[in-house]
Amino acid sequence: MTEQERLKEQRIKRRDALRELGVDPYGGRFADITATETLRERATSLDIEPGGRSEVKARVAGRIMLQRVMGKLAFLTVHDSLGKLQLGLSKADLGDDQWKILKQLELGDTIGVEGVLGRTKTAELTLWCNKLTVLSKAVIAPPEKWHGLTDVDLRYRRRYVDLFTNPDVRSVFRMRSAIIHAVRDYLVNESYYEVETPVLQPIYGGAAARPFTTHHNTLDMDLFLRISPELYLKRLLVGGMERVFEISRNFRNEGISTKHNPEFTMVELYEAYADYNVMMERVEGMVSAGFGAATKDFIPARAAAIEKECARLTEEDRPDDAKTFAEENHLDAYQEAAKGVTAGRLTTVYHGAVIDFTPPWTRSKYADLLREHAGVEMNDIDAVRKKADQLGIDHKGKDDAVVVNAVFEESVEHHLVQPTFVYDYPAPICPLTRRHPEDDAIALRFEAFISGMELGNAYTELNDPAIQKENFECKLQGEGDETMAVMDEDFITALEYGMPPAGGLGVGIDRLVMLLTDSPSIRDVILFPLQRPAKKDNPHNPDHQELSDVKLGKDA
RNA sequence: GGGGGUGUAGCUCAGUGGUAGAGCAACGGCCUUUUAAGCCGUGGGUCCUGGGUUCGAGCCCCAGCACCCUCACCA
Repeated sequence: MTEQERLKEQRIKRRDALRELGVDPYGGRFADITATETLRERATSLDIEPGGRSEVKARVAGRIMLQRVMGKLAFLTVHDSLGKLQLGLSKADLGDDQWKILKQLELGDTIGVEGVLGRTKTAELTLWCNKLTVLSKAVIAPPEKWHGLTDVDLRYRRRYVDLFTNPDVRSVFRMRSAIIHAVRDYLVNESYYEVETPVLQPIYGGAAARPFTTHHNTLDMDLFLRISPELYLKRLLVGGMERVFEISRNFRNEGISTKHNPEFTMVELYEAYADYNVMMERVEGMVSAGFGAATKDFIPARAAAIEKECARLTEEDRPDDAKTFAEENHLDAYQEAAKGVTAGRLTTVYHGAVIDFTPPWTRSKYADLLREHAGVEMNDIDAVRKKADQLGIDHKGKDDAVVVNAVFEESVEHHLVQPTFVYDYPAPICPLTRRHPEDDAIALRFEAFISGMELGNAYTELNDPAIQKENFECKLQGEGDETMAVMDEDFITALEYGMPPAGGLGVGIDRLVMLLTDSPSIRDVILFPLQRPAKKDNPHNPDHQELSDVKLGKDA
């Protein structure tokens, strides 16, 4: 028996011991509970003396995360959704029967208690309990109490453990929820309808990416998981739904990185009678809403938390550690951002840099940025190709516009740290975008960049069916085998019925959450990022097969 | 796919070619005001996997697997 199995055995014995005491180790409804955060607020007005108890009764439920037992008195620290609270349990208060139950409890168990609020000698807020209910017995021990779960692989594979041991992780996902709600509220307030369009699509389009393929058995039909909802949402514009948005899970069969997950969330919206300038305001509006819902409070709290830890280290006579901690956690940046927030600005920290989201964001022409950072004129293709050579970009046999954009990505994007709208892209790489009225080589498209990362992409939408058809038929060299230019006859038919002029926009929700929560990787803001299954859990893994065969052989 | 890194007890991590280590958790004991509780004692290992070098490998070499970082594709 391994150590792991032995530890589990011990816990199972305690679970069974609870049953022998007539206690259901998996509990049931536990009503009328108060959140520990609420109790903490209430206690501030109670003015309880150290060592004293109030008359205030409360019921609390949570997971035991710390435990200090001294003979006939125990202190347990339980965590609930937002906070934590110390519970005081004595044999005298509980009585012999309940004390026996307490003796079977350990770290990781979830309990409900009833008691009165008080403070210990050291003034720690404590719920002195007279009743104890077991709500869920943990038969696997939680991770080490000080460091929590830090193994990145395990954190993603067992996100549930990550969540209950690391409050900061819970906080990021609460912020994610708040940001999505704020984005939705903003759009609904602007008279947008929220819609849902197909995830399973017979023709994929709306972006340049390789799709996942699947099959419907009854119709005997191959289908693609959507890479974008764009072409369906535009059909709704034809249908007279003038302002629509979808919070869309998209699937792209591409590489995985700190900025890419094969399934990701995008908010995509279309507004009739608008153009890409209106879409810039929509980006500012959505980001401002998300900032207000999450980051506004996060920044000063984080600054204060870093300061507190530095003060603690300094007090422990470890000034060097305090200095290192401050640097690693970008204390200066957080303090500056917190000042900005106090002054009413939308300032945050990302990768150690202070980012200011306060609208209006900088608006820069694609061609101007190319001139500034690459030193070439966009329409001087010889100069652009020469620059590509300098940058080590392989551009042989590739279309001019593709090379221009490769040079742009290589030489410009990483300079765009503060929120910037880059507008007026080379037309050939924008098949779904309306052309500039005065220059056919330019498309009315912008991308929003922050911290060198593309956050969103928007167009004044192309609504001329003839040009759209041409664009579908024209294939650029150098864009890879799969491009967004996959012919969709029905979409052309829709445009032929007449689509109003419109602005359209997609904003990457995961990346927005990364920026608003200072998360370095997209996996930090996706609850269950895609991972290869652990070997022992994966029935398709050849090694697993071998193991099974060996086992069968033994048994036979 | 290329390059770099990591993989040792349930968790967090040390480990110098020669008997496998610490802290936390667990188990036994003491303990009614603890704050990562403390004190005394005990148990716990496929050192990622498979080869190789060596008298001897956690450590050196080769191959593989998983994860992280990075580059490429992509948003």
